[in-house]
Amino acid sequence: MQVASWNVNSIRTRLDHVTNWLSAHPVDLLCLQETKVVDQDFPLTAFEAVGYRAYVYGQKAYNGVALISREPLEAVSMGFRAVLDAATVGDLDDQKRVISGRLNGVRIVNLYVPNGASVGSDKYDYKLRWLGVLKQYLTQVLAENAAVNVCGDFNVAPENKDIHSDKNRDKHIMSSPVEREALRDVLSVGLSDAFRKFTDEGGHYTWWDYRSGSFPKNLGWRIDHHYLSPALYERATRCYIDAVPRGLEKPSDHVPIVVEY
DNA sequence: ATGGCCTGTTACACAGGA
Repeated sequence: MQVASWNVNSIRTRLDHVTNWLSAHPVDLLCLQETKVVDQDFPLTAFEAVGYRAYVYGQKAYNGVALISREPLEAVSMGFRAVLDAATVGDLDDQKRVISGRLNGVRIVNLYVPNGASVGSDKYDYKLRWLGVLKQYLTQVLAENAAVNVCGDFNVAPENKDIHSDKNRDKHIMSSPVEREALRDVLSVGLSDAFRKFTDEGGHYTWWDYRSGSFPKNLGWRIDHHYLSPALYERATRCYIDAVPRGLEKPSDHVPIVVEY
């Protein structure tokens, strides 16, 4: 089984890129982030035309996640509230960033972690608070499912080798020590990085800034991830980044990352 | 480089991204 994750930065703007990619890479499930569209306007029929159905959880203009599957998913759920009580979730489901479903016995959780703007900002505090609730959510998910694949745009580069040379990394959003520690704390519930099972060296990225011609210079960041529960991590046979779509006309600034198990 | 560029908004500059 193959599962892909891709922050598309507007599904309507990127529709041809995504459907063409699915035709060339017929994965079982594609997890989308930053769809930026309300559910009633999601382009369902374009995915049906290439053999997929869509489960969507969107909002106007910002955020939004979706599961694009060839076969029907079981037990699809939206938001933290599907697992946690209302007092714990608070206002965090106002932004549509969490969707989950089960396929072939694997519980897949698709996330769009808040960006955080800049270190020390209100949005940074929101990101840390969101990651704290995510840990509680995943603790529950792992207690109820043996095979779990948590994927998406985490907006954190875990290690220095996941970033091109950047002398301000300790003060930079996505690489500051506090948010890296917050991510490690989330993963301590029992999740491992599928990409690092197969590839040790740096220089492999999933996001390149639109500005300054960063893609041709490979000045990127590895911020999109597949994290696996122990049983699934043992089973995993491959994890790769497909950087090709970043070189197309009007690309997303992120590219797909695929895991196979 | 509080720079560079992209997307959506009842837009005509702004918020948000990362």
